Formats: sequence, C-alpha cells, structure tokens
Amino acid sequence: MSRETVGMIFEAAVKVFAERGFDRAKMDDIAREAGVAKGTIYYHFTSKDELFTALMNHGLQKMKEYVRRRMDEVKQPTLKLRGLLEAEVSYLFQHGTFAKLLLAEVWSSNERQYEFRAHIHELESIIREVLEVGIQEGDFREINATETSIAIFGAMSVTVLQEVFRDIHLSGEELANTRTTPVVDMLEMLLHQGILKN
Amino acid sequence: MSRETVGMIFEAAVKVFAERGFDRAKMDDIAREAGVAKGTIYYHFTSKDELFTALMNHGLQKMKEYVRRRMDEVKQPTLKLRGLLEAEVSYLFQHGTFAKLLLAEVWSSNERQYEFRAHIHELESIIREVLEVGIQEGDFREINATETSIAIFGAMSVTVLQEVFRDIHLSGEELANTRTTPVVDMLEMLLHQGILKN
Amino acid sequence: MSRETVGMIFEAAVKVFAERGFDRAKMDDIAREAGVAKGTIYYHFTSKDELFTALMNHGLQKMKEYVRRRMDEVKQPTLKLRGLLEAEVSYLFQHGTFAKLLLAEVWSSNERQYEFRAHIHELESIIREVLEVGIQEGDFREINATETSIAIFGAMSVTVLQEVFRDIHLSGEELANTRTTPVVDMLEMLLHQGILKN
Amino acid sequence: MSRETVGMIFEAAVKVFAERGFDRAKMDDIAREAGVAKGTIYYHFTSKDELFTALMNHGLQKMKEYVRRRMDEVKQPTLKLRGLLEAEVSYLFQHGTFAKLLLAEVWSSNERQYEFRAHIHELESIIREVLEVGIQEGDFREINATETSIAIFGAMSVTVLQEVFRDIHLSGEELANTRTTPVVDMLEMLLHQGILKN
DNA sequence: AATGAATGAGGTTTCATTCAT
DNA sequence: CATGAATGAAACCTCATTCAT
Repeated sequence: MSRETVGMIFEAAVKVFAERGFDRAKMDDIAREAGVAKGTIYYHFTSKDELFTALMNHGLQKMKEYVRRRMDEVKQPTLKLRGLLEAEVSYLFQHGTFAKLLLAEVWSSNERQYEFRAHIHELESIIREVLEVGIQEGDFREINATETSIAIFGAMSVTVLQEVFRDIHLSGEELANTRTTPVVDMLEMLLHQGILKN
Repeated sequence: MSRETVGMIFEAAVKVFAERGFDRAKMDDIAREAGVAKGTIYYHFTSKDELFTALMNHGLQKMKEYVRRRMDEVKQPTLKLRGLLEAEVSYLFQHGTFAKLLLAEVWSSNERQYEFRAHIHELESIIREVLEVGIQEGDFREINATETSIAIFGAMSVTVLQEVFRDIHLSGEELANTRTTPVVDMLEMLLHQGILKN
Repeated sequence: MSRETVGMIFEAAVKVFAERGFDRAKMDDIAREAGVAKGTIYYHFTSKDELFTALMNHGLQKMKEYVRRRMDEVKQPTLKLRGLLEAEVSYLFQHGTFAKLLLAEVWSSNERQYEFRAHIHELESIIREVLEVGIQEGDFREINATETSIAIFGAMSVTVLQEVFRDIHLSGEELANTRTTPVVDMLEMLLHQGILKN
Repeated sequence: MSRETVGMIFEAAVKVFAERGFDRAKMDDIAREAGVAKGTIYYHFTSKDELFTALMNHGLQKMKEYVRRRMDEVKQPTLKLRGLLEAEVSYLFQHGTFAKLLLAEVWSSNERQYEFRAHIHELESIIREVLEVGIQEGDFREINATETSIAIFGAMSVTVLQEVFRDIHLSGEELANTRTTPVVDMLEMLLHQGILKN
C-alpha cells in the first residue's frame, strides 16, 4: 500500500509543517499524525528536507494546475484576471496550512529555498502573462507587467494570510466559501480603478 | 560598557537571525559575530526568544518612527500616501536583513508571534489611517480601508523582498538609492489609477 | 535455485563485509550487491551475525583444507613449513577481502568472536604441528612450538595484509602470482637462519 | 577544569572503545564512564570519529616516545633490537586495551584509517632503522629491512594480543611484569638464530 | 560585567529484523 | 522461495541555558 502510505505521510506533513513551521516540526509528530512509524517516513523520504521539498513542490504544482484550469475558462483579460484571483484566493483559503508554509518558508534562507522561489516565480508569471496579454489587447495601461505581477501576488497572498490567521477557527472550506468573493472584490476594485476618487 | 556590548549583540543578532531565520540561528554564532562570550548574551537577555523580540520591537519601532516622521512632512492624502510608501520601501531596502526577518517570521506560528503580529498591525494601521483621512476628505473612493491597507502592505513588502533577494549583492544603501523611486512609482500608479486603460 | 541464491549472497557478503567491516556493512548493501531482496537473506540466514559466522567458517574451512592439501605433498619438516607458508600466503593474497576480515574482526570483542578465535587457533595449530614434528625429528631447535607458531602466524598475516593494502589496485590473482614467492622467501629466511650474520 | 575533563574523557574512551570496538562503542557509555554529560564530550571533540582519532594518535605518540627512549639507552644493534622489542611488548601489555584497538581498527577500512596506518608505519620504521644500522655495521645479514620489519611487527603484536586475550583476567601491570621477558626471549631467539637446528 | 565549560533534553537518522503477500 | 514495505529501538549530535569564577 505504498500509494496509501505516502499519501498519509503527505497529509500529516502538510498539517504539522504548517502548524509549526519547518524547524519546529518534529518527525515524531508527523509520524504520529500519519499513523505510521517514524522509520516508515524515512523509508519513503531520504530526509526531513526532502519530505518538505516534495511536499511544497506537490502543493505548488497542484495550485498552478488549479489556477490554470480555472483561467482557461475565460478569454477576456479583465475576466481572466478575476478568474485568476478567484482561483488563487480560493485555493489558498482552502489550503490555509499550505498558504502559511508558502509565505513563511519562502523567505527563510537556505539552499532548499532556491528551488522553492522558482516555483513562486511561476505563480507570479501566470499573473504577468495575463497582464501582458491585457496590455497588448489594449485593456490594460502600459504598466510594468513584471513588477506589477509581484505586487499583485503580494497583495493577494498577504491579505489571504491575514484572514486565515484572524479566523483561525474556520475551516478552509468555510473560509473559501464566505471570504473569497469579498477579498477578490476588494483586490479587483483596487486593481481596476485604484483608490483615487475621480 | 554595557551600552557598547548590548549594541554589539544587537547588530550581530540582526545579522545572524536574518541570515538563518530564528530557529536556525545559534546563540553561539551570535556570540562569535558580536565578539562576546555566549554567557554575556544571557547576562543582558533572558533568552533567545527575548533577544529576538527585543530586536524586532526595536526594528519595528525605528521603522514606525521613521515612517511617521516622513509622513508628517505633508498633509494632503495622496502626497501623504506617497510619503508613506517611500518611507517604508526605503527603510526596508536599507535594512534588508530586517525586512527578511519581518516577512519570514510573522507567519511562523508560535506564541512570540502574537506580539509580533500586533506590531505589523500597527504598520498597517498607519496605512489605514491615511486611507481613512483620504476617504473622509473626498480624495479617495469609498473603499474598505482596513482590507485595502493590508493589501497595500502586502504588495509593498513582497515587492521589496523580491528585489532584495534578486539583487542580493547590492548594499542596502545602494538598493534604497536606486530602487526606491521606481518601486514607489509602480505602486503609486497601481494604487491611484489601477490597471484599466480608460 | 536455493544453491544459486545462497551463493550470490555469500559472494556479496564477503565483498561488503570486507569493504566495510562487520558493523558498517548493511544488509541492504549485501542484498543489492547480491541482486536479491533483503527479505531473501533472512529466508536463508537467521541474522546478520549468523551470515557473518557462516561466511567466516566457510572461508576458514576452505583455507584450512587448501593448506592441508598443499602440505601433504611433502614430508620433510623444512619443506613442509615452506609449503605451509606458501599455501597460507597465496590463499590470503587470492582472497584479500577475506584476509582483511580475518585480521580486522578477530580482535573485535564480542561473543561471536569466541568461535572465531577458535578457528584461528586451528590455523596456528597447523603451524605448531609442523614445528613439533620438526623438533622431534631433530630438524628444528628446542623452541616453544606454541608461542612460536603464533609469532609465525602474526608475521605472515600482517605482512600479507600490508601488501594487500599497499597494492590495493591489484587483483588477488595478480598479487598471489607476483608476491607470494618473495614474501615466503623473506619469511623462510627469517625463520630458518634469523637475522644475525654469522 | 578543561585539562581534567578531557583527561577523564580520554581514559573512559580508551576503555570503552577497546571493550567494544569503534562501532559498538556508545558515546553514552563513554560519557557515563567518564562521569560527564554526553554534551561535554561534544564540547571538546567534534565527533565520535575525532575523539577516536585523537585517542589513537595520542596513544601511538606515547608509545613511540616510550620506545625511542628505551632504545636510546643502548647503541649496539642486537641490544638495540632487544630493547626495542622489550619496550613495545611491555608497552602493549601495560596498555592491553590500546593494543586491542591498535590491531582491531587498523584494518577496518574507512578514511580515518589512512592517517592511522601512517602511524603504524612509523612504528615499523623504528624497527627498520635498527635493522638497517645492524646491516650496515655488519651485525645483521643482508635482509630486506622493510619487509622484515613488518614481519617482526606482526609477530610481536599478534603474540602480545594472543596473550592479552588468553589471560584476560590479569592486569596490564601483571602481564607486563610476568610475560614480557618470556615473549621477548622467544622473539629474540627466533629473530637471531631462526628455528633450524645447526 | 563578562566568561566559557558543562549540561541534558530533544531531535534526526540508521538499520537489523519482521511479516503479509 | 522470494519480496519489500513497515517497524522501532537505539545511536549520534545539537544547542539553549546555567553557573562557578
């Protein structure tokens, strides 16, 4: 039941890593949470580091797929941008534990993070591509797509995290259902019209 | 020379904490970097945790003072907002190591972070206050000041971090001098007019 | 194909044990080297210890047989002694990995070694018997046969080991072919006439 | 009390390593035997490996000094050789635990042993030098000094080890007092005159 | 005020062995 | 006969903290 076991470990690891962060997470806790012996984790993963990396790569991959799928449903740049935001916000709400890891560990400096930031870069690229198409098609102004995409990613992710921490008692499902639309509305309004009155 | 010693420890601690993150930073390294014995750190600080908290509080206090000072120079909301952004961006660029800590450790979940997030909250509040005044005075639209201020903080901080990591070889001074204006311009344009063309 | 499998395991085990020593040798490595699953080893041997013991007993048995066979070809004590030395030296050269194990593990103190040292004792006894006959027949002086046989065994085995380690790149075959005669000549001269000039 | 502590650890380590061999020796046992906390060992030595290496280097250094001192008392080659044998045999008897380590660990293959065999080489060199002088001065026959010195070292060390294991209940002091002379006599006779009768 | 040797709880990793298939 | 996933006891090592000087 390899498939099964690795799955249990993955789930447990996401939970424990998100609760405690990489360094404070204990392999013991992950093993207990997964309902397997500690040695079993090491049978499937070389080290704590490898487990973490595998985990994040998996999560980011899933997130990217989810986002791309949702975005392909529409073509018009402004709608595409909203779809993108909706997808990312809702995904992060649903996987709040993963979201915490994402922002907490990207900036912690060690070798592992190099590969890690590359993934984040891809998420930003998705935003950038939408912006570029929008600029080309005349929907968006002549902004710097690269820098703007980073700013949008920051605005979105920090906002989501803030809510996750505020409503710590809500499930990911509940958060996603009730908070996605307001947050996306806010971001969209900000991005579309800015804050100036006239 | 208590003043002297505490100062050395502070400087060393900022550096080591920023390089390694809280958990991977060793008291031994801080002591070596500061040129004092390990016991000396414990003579001045109760624990690693207290040292870290003192450090961050100090840094955030300084940042808040710096920001408030710069903001008080102007009254008009849009100018005030630009002054605010300029101040924060330039401060974070100049203290890149501190900036890393700021974003890396806010999200790592443990008791210490309660107090910590409260400080971040204050930074967001500064933004929020500007927004609220602007709304009241009719300069800004009727946006949700609280949520928007968080989004702005996210956009600003993640953008800065991205640049700090990209141009890792540049000194804080250099980064602040060359990158502050472009980044603030980008953010201001985004916030003022949004990205839509007409 | 039990015969086949056990053979593969034996060969792999000699190699891995000799390369790493008993404690550093991993059942995993032996299994991989043998091209079988780890469980298979345990189907044929109760434990790592048993595998090792079986291995050494087998090797020592083979060595003793080889030595006795070569010795029985001659009767005269001095010739017998040379035949004995030639046989042991050539056997150890040819099975350098086994030779390493022999000297490395005899002295490592644990229960298993009781049985093990008994085997070594037998090798020394072969030498002792030759000496005793030689003394009785008036060919050798009235030396202490027991102690002298041990000294001879030590001189022989350490010399061989030294050469095995020195010319680590040579095959057992090559070593046996080129180095046996010189080494035996040296030992024989030492034993026959000693080092004093007149 | 650094001097003191390191000394306690050294003594405990020699004992435990010799009783169990490198791999089976537990840092826990060494700590308990030394009467210090496990961490204390790591405060003074980087790793188990380093502790072991430091230990062996120290022991070999002491042995070499002891041997050289004893040898310098006489000038005539045959007397020098006897002095040398007496010194080595008596040293190994007195430090039986060290002797076990010496022969058990030299042959166990890993990086650390490279440096280790170099030390053994020096011990052999002392013998070789005596042989060379003896040959030059016409006391010894034209033997191969290098190979012969190795054989002598093997004969001597294996004989000593054998006795150490046989009379395991005797103290090093007792062994040295009662067995040194017989063993050296045997070796000397073997080396001087060989075993042939006429 | 400052030191640094000593501590020990706690964490990661290893690996011989088992057992259901 | 053979497999290999799973186990868990045990080992090495780390490091925040203490305390006598």
